[in-house]
Amino acid sequence: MTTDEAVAGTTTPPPPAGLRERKKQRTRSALVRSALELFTRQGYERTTVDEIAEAVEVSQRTFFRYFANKEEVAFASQEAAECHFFAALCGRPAGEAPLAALRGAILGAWGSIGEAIEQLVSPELHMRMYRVIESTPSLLAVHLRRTAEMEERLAREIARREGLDIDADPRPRLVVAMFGGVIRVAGKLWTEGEEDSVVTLRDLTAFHLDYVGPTLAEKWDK
Amino acid sequence: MTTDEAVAGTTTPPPPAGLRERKKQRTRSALVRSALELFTRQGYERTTVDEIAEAVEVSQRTFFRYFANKEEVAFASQEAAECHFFAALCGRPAGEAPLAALRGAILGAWGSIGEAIEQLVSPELHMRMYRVIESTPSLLAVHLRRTAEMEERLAREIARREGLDIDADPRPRLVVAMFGGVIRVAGKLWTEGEEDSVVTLRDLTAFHLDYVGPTLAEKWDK
DNA sequence: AGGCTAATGTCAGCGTCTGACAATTGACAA
DNA sequence: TTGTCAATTGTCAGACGCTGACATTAGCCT
Repeated sequence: MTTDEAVAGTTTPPPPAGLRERKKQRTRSALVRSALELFTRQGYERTTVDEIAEAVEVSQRTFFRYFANKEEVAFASQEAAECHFFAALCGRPAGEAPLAALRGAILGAWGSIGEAIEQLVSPELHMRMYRVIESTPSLLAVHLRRTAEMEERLAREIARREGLDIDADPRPRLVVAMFGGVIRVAGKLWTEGEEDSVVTLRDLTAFHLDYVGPTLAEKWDK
Repeated sequence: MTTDEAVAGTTTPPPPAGLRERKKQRTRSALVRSALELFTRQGYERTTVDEIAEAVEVSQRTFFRYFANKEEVAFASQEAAECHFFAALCGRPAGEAPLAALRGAILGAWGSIGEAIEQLVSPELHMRMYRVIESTPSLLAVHLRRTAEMEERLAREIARREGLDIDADPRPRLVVAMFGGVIRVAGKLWTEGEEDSVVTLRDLTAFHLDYVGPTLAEKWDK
Protein backbone atom coordinates (compact mmCIF):
# COMPACT_ATOMS: atom_id res chain seq x y z
CA MET A 1 0.00 0.00 0.00
CA THR A 2 1.40 3.38 -0.99
CA THR A 3 1.64 6.31 1.41
CA ASP A 4 -1.09 8.07 -0.54
CA GLU A 5 -3.59 5.32 0.01
CA ALA A 6 -2.67 4.91 3.62
CA VAL A 7 -3.40 8.57 4.30
CA ALA A 8 -6.34 9.36 2.07
CA GLY A 9 -8.17 6.06 2.31
CA THR A 10 -10.51 5.62 -0.68
CA THR A 11 -9.03 8.30 -2.88
CA THR A 12 -9.12 7.94 -6.65
CA PRO A 13 -6.17 5.69 -7.46
CA PRO A 14 -3.85 6.70 -10.31
CA PRO A 15 -5.93 6.20 -13.49
CA PRO A 16 -3.19 4.67 -15.63
CA ALA A 17 -3.49 1.27 -14.03
CA GLY A 18 -2.72 -1.99 -15.75
CA LEU A 19 -4.63 -3.04 -18.86
CA ARG A 20 -6.20 -5.84 -16.89
CA GLU A 21 -7.62 -3.50 -14.29
CA ARG A 22 -9.02 -1.08 -16.87
CA LYS A 23 -10.67 -3.93 -18.73
CA LYS A 24 -12.31 -5.10 -15.55
CA GLN A 25 -13.65 -1.64 -14.82
CA ARG A 26 -15.05 -1.36 -18.33
CA THR A 27 -16.78 -4.72 -18.04
CA ARG A 28 -18.24 -3.76 -14.69
CA SER A 29 -19.51 -0.42 -15.94
CA ALA A 30 -21.00 -2.02 -19.00
CA LEU A 31 -22.81 -4.57 -16.84
CA VAL A 32 -24.23 -1.82 -14.64
CA ARG A 33 -25.35 0.31 -17.55
CA SER A 34 -26.94 -2.58 -19.44
CA ALA A 35 -28.62 -3.85 -16.29
CA LEU A 36 -30.14 -0.50 -15.29
CA GLU A 37 -31.19 0.12 -18.87
CA LEU A 38 -33.00 -3.22 -19.01
CA PHE A 39 -34.46 -2.90 -15.51
CA THR A 40 -35.92 0.53 -16.18
CA ARG A 41 -37.19 -0.41 -19.61
CA GLN A 42 -38.82 -3.78 -18.99
CA GLY A 43 -38.83 -4.17 -15.21
CA TYR A 44 -36.53 -5.90 -12.75
CA GLU A 45 -38.31 -9.24 -12.53
CA ARG A 46 -38.80 -9.49 -16.27
CA THR A 47 -35.07 -9.10 -16.85
CA THR A 48 -32.91 -12.20 -16.53
CA VAL A 49 -29.25 -12.28 -15.66
CA ASP A 50 -28.64 -14.05 -18.95
CA GLU A 51 -30.05 -11.06 -20.80
CA ILE A 52 -27.73 -8.66 -18.99
CA ALA A 53 -24.71 -10.86 -19.56
CA GLU A 54 -25.60 -11.35 -23.20
CA ALA A 55 -25.91 -7.58 -23.73
CA VAL A 56 -22.31 -7.19 -22.56
CA GLU A 57 -21.23 -10.39 -24.28
CA VAL A 58 -19.93 -12.17 -21.24
CA SER A 59 -21.05 -15.43 -19.69
CA GLN A 60 -23.61 -15.56 -16.89
CA ARG A 61 -20.89 -16.94 -14.66
CA THR A 62 -18.82 -13.82 -15.20
CA PHE A 63 -21.74 -11.63 -14.13
CA PHE A 64 -21.84 -13.44 -10.80
CA ARG A 65 -18.11 -12.87 -10.39
CA TYR A 66 -18.70 -9.12 -10.50
CA PHE A 67 -21.92 -9.06 -8.48
CA ALA A 68 -22.85 -11.41 -5.67
CA ASN A 69 -26.43 -11.52 -6.90
CA LYS A 70 -28.88 -9.92 -9.28
CA GLU A 71 -29.91 -7.32 -6.69
CA GLU A 72 -26.42 -5.98 -6.23
CA VAL A 73 -26.11 -4.62 -9.74
CA ALA A 74 -29.39 -2.77 -9.29
CA PHE A 75 -27.89 -0.76 -6.44
CA ALA A 76 -24.59 0.11 -8.08
CA SER A 77 -25.41 3.78 -8.60
CA GLN A 78 -27.15 4.03 -5.23
CA GLU A 79 -23.94 2.81 -3.67
CA ALA A 80 -22.01 5.66 -5.24
CA ALA A 81 -24.58 8.24 -4.12
CA GLU A 82 -24.55 6.92 -0.56
CA CYS A 83 -20.78 7.09 -0.34
CA HIS A 84 -21.04 10.65 -1.55
CA PHE A 85 -23.55 11.51 1.14
CA PHE A 86 -21.55 9.89 3.91
CA ALA A 87 -18.45 11.76 2.85
CA ALA A 88 -20.49 14.98 2.95
CA LEU A 89 -21.46 14.28 6.55
CA CYS A 90 -17.87 13.65 7.55
CA GLY A 91 -16.99 17.02 6.01
CA ARG A 92 -19.46 19.06 8.07
CA PRO A 93 -18.04 21.50 10.61
CA ALA A 94 -17.46 19.99 14.01
CA GLY A 95 -19.53 22.57 15.87
CA GLU A 96 -22.73 21.76 14.01
CA ALA A 97 -25.52 20.01 15.90
CA PRO A 98 -26.23 16.40 14.80
CA LEU A 99 -29.50 16.94 12.97
CA ALA A 100 -28.19 20.11 11.37
CA ALA A 101 -25.15 18.25 10.10
CA LEU A 102 -27.31 15.46 8.67
CA ARG A 103 -29.55 18.04 7.05
CA GLY A 104 -26.65 19.91 5.56
CA ALA A 105 -25.06 16.72 4.27
CA ILE A 106 -28.15 15.36 2.53
CA LEU A 107 -29.09 18.66 0.92
CA GLY A 108 -25.56 19.21 -0.24
CA ALA A 109 -25.31 15.66 -1.53
CA TRP A 110 -28.57 15.94 -3.46
CA GLY A 111 -27.29 19.14 -4.96
CA SER A 112 -24.09 17.67 -6.32
CA ILE A 113 -25.38 14.17 -6.84
CA GLY A 114 -24.51 14.24 -10.51
CA GLU A 115 -20.77 14.45 -10.10
CA ALA A 116 -20.55 11.33 -8.00
CA ILE A 117 -22.35 9.01 -10.37
CA GLU A 118 -22.30 10.50 -13.85
CA GLN A 119 -19.12 8.65 -14.65
CA LEU A 120 -21.08 5.45 -14.11
CA VAL A 121 -24.60 6.20 -15.38
CA SER A 122 -26.54 9.29 -16.37
CA PRO A 123 -28.45 11.09 -13.58
CA GLU A 124 -31.68 10.39 -15.46
CA LEU A 125 -31.05 6.66 -15.44
CA HIS A 126 -30.10 6.82 -11.78
CA MET A 127 -33.38 8.51 -10.93
CA ARG A 128 -35.46 6.18 -13.06
CA MET A 129 -33.78 3.26 -11.32
CA TYR A 130 -34.65 4.76 -7.96
CA ARG A 131 -38.30 4.64 -8.96
CA VAL A 132 -37.96 1.02 -10.05
CA ILE A 133 -36.44 0.16 -6.69
CA GLU A 134 -39.24 1.84 -4.75
CA SER A 135 -41.90 0.08 -6.79
CA THR A 136 -40.40 -3.42 -6.88
CA PRO A 137 -41.11 -5.27 -3.62
CA SER A 138 -37.99 -7.39 -3.55
CA LEU A 139 -35.77 -4.40 -4.38
CA LEU A 140 -37.56 -2.18 -1.89
CA ALA A 141 -36.80 -4.72 0.81
CA VAL A 142 -33.11 -4.72 0.01
CA HIS A 143 -33.15 -0.94 -0.23
CA LEU A 144 -34.53 -0.66 3.27
CA ARG A 145 -31.90 -3.02 4.62
CA ARG A 146 -29.15 -1.04 2.94
CA THR A 147 -30.65 2.11 4.40
CA ALA A 148 -30.59 0.55 7.85
CA GLU A 149 -26.93 -0.33 7.42
CA MET A 150 -26.16 3.23 6.35
CA GLU A 151 -28.05 4.55 9.38
CA GLU A 152 -25.83 2.48 11.61
CA ARG A 153 -22.77 4.09 10.04
CA LEU A 154 -24.34 7.52 10.39
CA ALA A 155 -25.10 6.91 14.04
CA ARG A 156 -21.49 5.94 14.69
CA GLU A 157 -20.24 9.06 12.96
CA ILE A 158 -22.64 11.24 14.97
CA ALA A 159 -21.50 9.57 18.16
CA ARG A 160 -17.90 10.18 17.18
CA ARG A 161 -18.58 13.87 16.49
CA GLU A 162 -20.27 14.27 19.84
CA GLY A 163 -17.76 12.21 21.71
CA LEU A 164 -20.34 9.69 22.86
CA ASP A 165 -20.28 5.92 23.34
CA ILE A 166 -22.82 4.56 20.88
CA ASP A 167 -23.56 1.54 23.02
CA ALA A 168 -24.24 3.61 26.12
CA ASP A 169 -26.18 6.56 24.69
CA PRO A 170 -29.17 5.87 22.43
CA ARG A 171 -29.42 9.42 21.12
CA PRO A 172 -27.15 9.01 18.08
CA ARG A 173 -29.18 6.08 16.80
CA LEU A 174 -32.45 7.79 17.63
CA VAL A 175 -31.71 11.03 15.81
CA VAL A 176 -30.53 9.04 12.80
CA ALA A 177 -33.65 6.88 12.90
CA MET A 178 -35.79 9.99 12.93
CA PHE A 179 -33.78 11.49 10.12
CA GLY A 180 -34.01 8.31 8.08
CA GLY A 181 -37.75 8.16 8.54
CA VAL A 182 -38.15 11.67 7.22
CA ILE A 183 -35.97 10.92 4.22
CA ARG A 184 -38.05 7.87 3.40
CA VAL A 185 -41.31 9.80 3.58
CA ALA A 186 -39.94 12.48 1.29
CA GLY A 187 -38.52 9.93 -1.13
CA LYS A 188 -41.75 8.01 -1.25
CA LEU A 189 -43.82 11.09 -1.95
CA TRP A 190 -41.39 12.05 -4.71
CA THR A 191 -41.68 8.59 -6.24
CA GLU A 192 -45.44 8.81 -6.30
CA GLY A 193 -45.42 12.34 -7.67
CA GLU A 194 -45.01 13.59 -11.20
CA GLU A 195 -41.89 15.74 -11.06
CA ASP A 196 -38.75 13.96 -12.16
CA SER A 197 -36.01 16.41 -11.34
CA VAL A 198 -33.48 16.01 -8.58
CA VAL A 199 -34.20 19.55 -7.42
CA THR A 200 -37.79 18.61 -6.59
CA LEU A 201 -36.59 15.77 -4.41
CA ARG A 202 -34.12 18.10 -2.72
CA ASP A 203 -36.77 20.69 -1.89
CA LEU A 204 -39.21 18.05 -0.73
CA THR A 205 -36.58 16.65 1.61
CA ALA A 206 -35.77 20.07 3.06
CA PHE A 207 -39.45 20.80 3.60
CA HIS A 208 -40.09 17.59 5.49
CA LEU A 209 -36.96 17.89 7.58
CA ASP A 210 -38.30 21.18 8.95
CA TYR A 211 -41.21 19.31 10.48
CA VAL A 212 -39.29 17.31 13.04
CA GLY A 213 -38.76 20.44 15.06
CA PRO A 214 -36.44 20.80 17.99
CA THR A 215 -36.36 17.18 19.16
CA LEU A 216 -32.79 16.10 19.59
CA ALA A 217 -31.95 18.80 17.11
CA GLU A 218 -30.02 21.17 19.32
CA LYS A 219 -26.62 20.59 20.72
CA TRP A 220 -26.58 17.76 23.24
CA ASP A 221 -25.38 18.17 26.77
CA LYS A 222 -23.20 15.36 27.87
CA MET B 1 -71.40 -12.50 5.10
CA THR B 2 -73.20 -12.83 8.42
CA THR B 3 -74.06 -9.85 10.62
CA ASP B 4 -71.44 -10.99 13.10
CA GLU B 5 -68.61 -10.84 10.61
CA ALA B 6 -69.81 -7.56 9.19
CA VAL B 7 -69.69 -5.95 12.62
CA ALA B 8 -66.70 -7.55 14.29
CA GLY B 9 -64.44 -7.87 11.28
CA THR B 10 -61.81 -10.55 11.87
CA THR B 11 -63.50 -12.32 14.77
CA THR B 12 -62.80 -15.98 15.47
CA PRO B 13 -65.15 -17.89 13.18
CA PRO B 14 -67.18 -20.77 14.62
CA PRO B 15 -64.56 -23.50 15.37
CA PRO B 16 -66.66 -26.49 14.26
CA ALA B 17 -66.03 -25.88 10.58
CA GLY B 18 -65.93 -28.58 7.95
CA LEU B 19 -63.38 -31.38 8.18
CA ARG B 20 -61.69 -30.03 5.10
CA GLU B 21 -61.14 -26.64 6.65
CA ARG B 22 -59.81 -28.04 9.91
CA LYS B 23 -57.41 -30.26 8.05
CA LYS B 24 -56.11 -27.31 6.11
CA GLN B 25 -55.55 -25.35 9.30
CA ARG B 26 -53.68 -28.25 10.86
CA THR B 27 -51.45 -28.60 7.82
CA ARG B 28 -50.71 -24.89 7.82
CA SER B 29 -49.91 -24.84 11.52
CA ALA B 30 -47.70 -27.88 11.17
CA LEU B 31 -45.81 -26.24 8.34
CA VAL B 32 -45.25 -23.08 10.38
CA ARG B 33 -44.11 -24.98 13.45
CA SER B 34 -41.77 -27.27 11.55
CA ALA B 35 -40.37 -24.36 9.56
CA LEU B 36 -39.65 -22.16 12.58
CA GLU B 37 -38.20 -25.12 14.42
CA LEU B 38 -35.82 -25.85 11.57
CA PHE B 39 -34.99 -22.19 10.93
CA THR B 40 -34.10 -21.56 14.56
CA ARG B 41 -32.17 -24.79 14.92
CA GLN B 42 -30.05 -24.86 11.77
CA GLY B 43 -30.57 -21.42 10.22
CA TYR B 44 -32.83 -20.07 7.50
CA GLU B 45 -30.51 -20.48 4.53
CA ARG B 46 -29.44 -23.95 5.52
CA THR B 47 -33.05 -25.12 5.61
CA THR B 48 -34.64 -26.16 2.32
CA VAL B 49 -38.33 -26.08 1.50
CA ASP B 50 -38.11 -29.80 0.82
CA GLU B 51 -37.01 -30.37 4.39
CA ILE B 52 -39.96 -28.46 5.77
CA ALA B 53 -42.42 -30.22 3.51
CA GLU B 54 -40.91 -33.59 4.32
CA ALA B 55 -41.21 -32.93 8.06
CA VAL B 56 -44.95 -32.46 7.62
CA GLU B 57 -45.18 -35.20 5.02
CA VAL B 58 -46.57 -33.12 2.22
CA SER B 59 -45.12 -32.39 -1.20
CA GLN B 60 -43.04 -29.30 -1.90
CA ARG B 61 -45.79 -28.16 -4.24
CA THR B 62 -48.28 -28.18 -1.38
CA PHE B 63 -45.99 -25.97 0.69
CA PHE B 64 -46.09 -23.37 -2.05
CA ARG B 65 -49.88 -23.53 -2.11
CA TYR B 66 -49.93 -22.44 1.53
CA PHE B 67 -47.11 -19.89 1.32
CA ALA B 68 -46.19 -17.76 -1.66
CA ASN B 69 -42.50 -18.24 -0.91
CA LYS B 70 -40.05 -19.51 1.66
CA GLU B 71 -39.93 -16.12 3.40
CA GLU B 72 -43.64 -15.99 4.07
CA VAL B 73 -43.67 -18.94 6.43
CA ALA B 74 -40.86 -17.33 8.43
CA PHE B 75 -43.11 -14.37 9.22
CA ALA B 76 -46.24 -16.30 10.14
CA SER B 77 -46.03 -15.56 13.86
CA GLN B 78 -44.87 -12.00 13.25
CA GLU B 79 -47.97 -11.50 11.18
CA ALA B 80 -50.15 -12.50 14.11
CA ALA B 81 -48.29 -10.20 16.49
CA GLU B 82 -48.58 -7.26 14.11
CA CYS B 83 -52.31 -7.72 13.71
CA HIS B 84 -52.54 -7.77 17.48
CA PHE B 85 -50.64 -4.51 17.73
CA PHE B 86 -52.68 -2.76 15.06
CA ALA B 87 -55.90 -3.79 16.74
CA ALA B 88 -54.53 -2.38 19.99
CA LEU B 89 -53.96 0.98 18.32
CA CYS B 90 -57.47 1.05 16.94
CA GLY B 91 -58.73 0.42 20.47
CA ARG B 92 -56.99 3.42 22.04
CA PRO B 93 -59.20 6.25 23.35
CA ALA B 94 -59.95 8.91 20.78
CA GLY B 95 -58.67 11.79 22.87
CA GLU B 96 -55.14 10.42 23.14
CA ALA B 97 -52.38 12.21 21.26
CA PRO B 98 -50.86 10.27 18.32
CA LEU B 99 -47.54 9.32 19.84
CA ALA B 100 -49.18 8.50 23.17
CA ALA B 101 -51.61 6.19 21.40
CA LEU B 102 -48.79 4.44 19.54
CA ARG B 103 -46.86 4.11 22.76
CA GLY B 104 -49.82 2.69 24.62
CA ALA B 105 -50.59 0.26 21.82
CA ILE B 106 -47.10 -1.19 21.51
CA LEU B 107 -46.57 -1.55 25.24
CA GLY B 108 -49.96 -3.16 25.67
CA ALA B 109 -49.35 -5.46 22.72
CA TRP B 110 -45.95 -6.56 24.01
CA GLY B 111 -47.57 -7.29 27.34
CA SER B 112 -50.22 -9.60 25.98
CA ILE B 113 -48.22 -10.89 23.04
CA GLY B 114 -48.55 -14.45 24.16
CA GLU B 115 -52.28 -14.75 23.74
CA ALA B 116 -52.23 -13.74 20.12
CA ILE B 117 -49.71 -16.28 18.94
CA GLU B 118 -49.48 -19.11 21.45
CA GLN B 119 -52.11 -21.02 19.56
CA LEU B 120 -49.71 -21.06 16.63
CA VAL B 121 -46.25 -21.35 18.19
CA SER B 122 -44.78 -21.00 21.65
CA PRO B 123 -43.66 -17.50 22.69
CA GLU B 124 -40.13 -18.85 23.06
CA LEU B 125 -40.07 -20.04 19.47
CA HIS B 126 -41.55 -16.74 18.35
CA MET B 127 -38.79 -14.81 20.08
CA ARG B 128 -36.04 -17.10 18.83
CA MET B 129 -37.40 -16.64 15.31
CA TYR B 130 -37.31 -12.87 15.77
CA ARG B 131 -33.59 -13.13 16.45
CA VAL B 132 -33.11 -15.26 13.34
CA ILE B 133 -34.93 -12.65 11.29
CA GLU B 134 -32.79 -9.82 12.61
CA SER B 135 -29.58 -11.72 11.95
CA THR B 136 -30.39 -13.11 8.50
CA PRO B 137 -29.81 -10.46 5.82
CA SER B 138 -32.48 -11.62 3.40
CA LEU B 139 -35.05 -11.97 6.17
CA LEU B 140 -34.09 -8.65 7.70
CA ALA B 141 -34.73 -6.99 4.35
CA VAL B 142 -38.21 -8.47 4.13
CA HIS B 143 -38.83 -7.60 7.75
CA LEU B 144 -38.04 -3.96 7.09
CA ARG B 145 -40.35 -3.89 4.09
CA ARG B 146 -43.15 -5.41 6.12
CA THR B 147 -42.49 -2.84 8.81
CA ALA B 148 -42.73 -0.06 6.23
CA GLU B 149 -46.07 -1.40 5.07
CA MET B 150 -47.31 -1.52 8.65
CA GLU B 151 -46.16 2.05 9.18
CA GLU B 152 -48.23 3.13 6.22
CA ARG B 153 -51.29 1.53 7.83
CA LEU B 154 -50.45 3.16 11.15
CA ALA B 155 -50.11 6.56 9.51
CA ARG B 156 -53.52 6.20 7.92
CA GLU B 157 -55.07 5.25 11.23
CA ILE B 158 -53.43 8.22 12.95
CA ALA B 159 -54.67 10.51 10.21
CA ARG B 160 -58.16 9.09 10.63
CA ARG B 161 -58.06 9.65 14.39
CA GLU B 162 -56.95 13.23 13.94
CA GLY B 163 -59.28 13.92 11.06
CA LEU B 164 -56.45 14.75 8.67
CA ASP B 165 -55.89 14.09 5.00
CA ILE B 166 -52.83 11.86 4.83
CA ASP B 167 -51.85 13.12 1.40
CA ALA B 168 -52.00 16.76 2.45
CA ASP B 169 -50.47 16.66 5.93
CA PRO B 170 -47.10 14.92 6.41
CA ARG B 171 -47.35 14.77 10.19
CA PRO B 172 -49.06 11.36 10.48
CA ARG B 173 -46.36 9.69 8.40
CA LEU B 174 -43.61 11.59 10.18
CA VAL B 175 -44.69 10.68 13.69
CA VAL B 176 -45.04 7.06 12.63
CA ALA B 177 -41.62 7.10 10.98
CA MET B 178 -40.12 8.46 14.19
CA PHE B 179 -41.97 5.86 16.20
CA GLY B 180 -40.88 3.07 13.91
CA GLY B 181 -37.28 4.18 14.13
CA VAL B 182 -37.36 4.05 17.89
CA ILE B 183 -38.92 0.60 17.88
CA ARG B 184 -36.20 -0.66 15.55
CA VAL B 185 -33.44 0.69 17.73
CA ALA B 186 -34.94 -0.95 20.80
CA GLY B 187 -35.51 -4.22 18.98
CA LYS B 188 -31.99 -4.27 17.65
CA LEU B 189 -30.46 -3.63 21.04
CA TRP B 190 -32.61 -6.40 22.49
CA THR B 191 -31.48 -8.80 19.77
CA GLU B 192 -27.84 -8.06 20.48
CA GLY B 193 -28.33 -8.31 24.23
CA GLU B 194 -28.44 -11.31 26.51
CA GLU B 195 -31.89 -11.18 28.05
CA ASP B 196 -34.44 -13.33 26.31
CA SER B 197 -37.68 -12.37 27.98
CA VAL B 198 -40.47 -10.39 26.39
CA VAL B 199 -40.59 -8.14 29.44
CA THR B 200 -37.07 -6.94 28.75
CA LEU B 201 -38.01 -5.96 25.25
CA ARG B 202 -41.09 -4.17 26.56
CA ASP B 203 -39.11 -2.13 29.06
CA LEU B 204 -36.41 -1.35 26.56
CA THR B 205 -39.03 -0.06 24.16
CA ALA B 206 -40.64 2.14 26.78
CA PHE B 207 -37.29 3.55 27.80
CA HIS B 208 -36.33 4.51 24.27
CA LEU B 209 -39.71 5.97 23.46
CA ASP B 210 -39.22 8.47 26.26
CA TYR B 211 -36.25 9.90 24.42
CA VAL B 212 -38.09 11.33 21.46
CA GLY B 213 -39.40 14.10 23.63
CA PRO B 214 -42.15 16.53 22.76
CA THR B 215 -41.77 16.57 18.97
CA LEU B 216 -45.11 15.92 17.36
CA ALA B 217 -46.05 14.25 20.60
CA GLU B 218 -48.69 16.62 21.86
CA LYS B 219 -52.10 17.13 20.43
CA TRP B 220 -51.95 18.66 16.97
CA ASP B 221 -53.70 21.85 16.05
CA LYS B 222 -55.43 21.65 12.76
C1' DA C 1 -74.09 -44.21 -3.94
C1' DG C 2 -72.43 -41.10 -6.99
C1' DG C 3 -71.23 -36.77 -8.89
C1' DC C 4 -68.91 -32.31 -7.88
C1' DT C 5 -65.16 -29.75 -6.37
C1' DA C 6 -61.37 -28.62 -3.55
C1' DA C 7 -56.82 -30.30 -2.06
C1' DT C 8 -52.83 -32.80 -3.15
C1' DG C 9 -49.19 -35.21 -5.80
C1' DT C 10 -46.33 -35.66 -9.86
C1' DC C 11 -43.75 -33.95 -13.53
C1' DA C 12 -41.42 -30.76 -16.40
C1' DG C 13 -39.27 -26.53 -16.70
C1' DC C 14 -37.45 -21.66 -15.81
C1' DG C 15 -34.32 -18.63 -13.22
C1' DT C 16 -30.90 -17.67 -9.58
C1' DC C 17 -26.66 -18.97 -7.87
C1' DT C 18 -22.34 -22.00 -6.89
C1' DG C 19 -18.36 -25.23 -7.26
C1' DA C 20 -15.02 -27.38 -10.26
C1' DC C 21 -12.17 -27.56 -14.04
C1' DA C 22 -10.38 -26.13 -18.41
C1' DA C 23 -9.12 -22.43 -21.63
C1' DT C 24 -7.66 -17.81 -22.37
C1' DT C 25 -5.12 -13.67 -21.61
C1' DG C 26 -2.51 -10.01 -19.39
C1' DA C 27 1.85 -9.33 -16.42
C1' DC C 28 6.55 -9.83 -15.72
C1' DA C 29 11.14 -11.55 -15.93
C1' DA C 30 14.85 -14.15 -18.26
C1' DT D 1 10.92 -12.08 -27.56
C1' DT D 2 9.54 -15.63 -25.31
C1' DG D 3 8.22 -18.49 -21.59
C1' DT D 4 6.23 -18.82 -17.06
C1' DC D 5 2.87 -17.48 -13.61
C1' DA D 6 -1.38 -15.84 -12.13
C1' DA D 7 -5.69 -13.70 -12.94
C1' DT D 8 -9.89 -13.75 -15.75
C1' DT D 9 -13.22 -16.04 -18.20
C1' DG D 10 -16.04 -19.87 -20.21
C1' DT D 11 -18.22 -24.28 -19.80
C1' DC D 12 -20.56 -27.67 -17.40
C1' DA D 13 -23.19 -29.80 -13.84
C1' DG D 14 -26.13 -29.27 -10.13
C1' DA D 15 -28.70 -27.41 -5.93
C1' DC D 16 -32.53 -24.68 -4.72
C1' DG D 17 -36.71 -21.65 -5.18
C1' DC D 18 -40.74 -21.38 -7.60
C1' DT D 19 -44.65 -22.19 -11.27
C1' DG D 20 -47.90 -24.22 -14.73
C1' DA D 21 -50.25 -28.30 -16.26
C1' DC D 22 -52.38 -32.40 -15.49
C1' DA D 23 -53.65 -36.55 -12.99
C1' DT D 24 -55.20 -38.34 -8.48
C1' DT D 25 -57.25 -38.29 -4.07
C1' DA D 26 -60.57 -37.10 -0.73
C1' DG D 27 -64.19 -34.26 1.59
C1' DC D 28 -68.94 -32.55 0.57
C1' DC D 29 -73.70 -32.64 -0.78
C1' DT D 30 -77.90 -34.40 -2.95
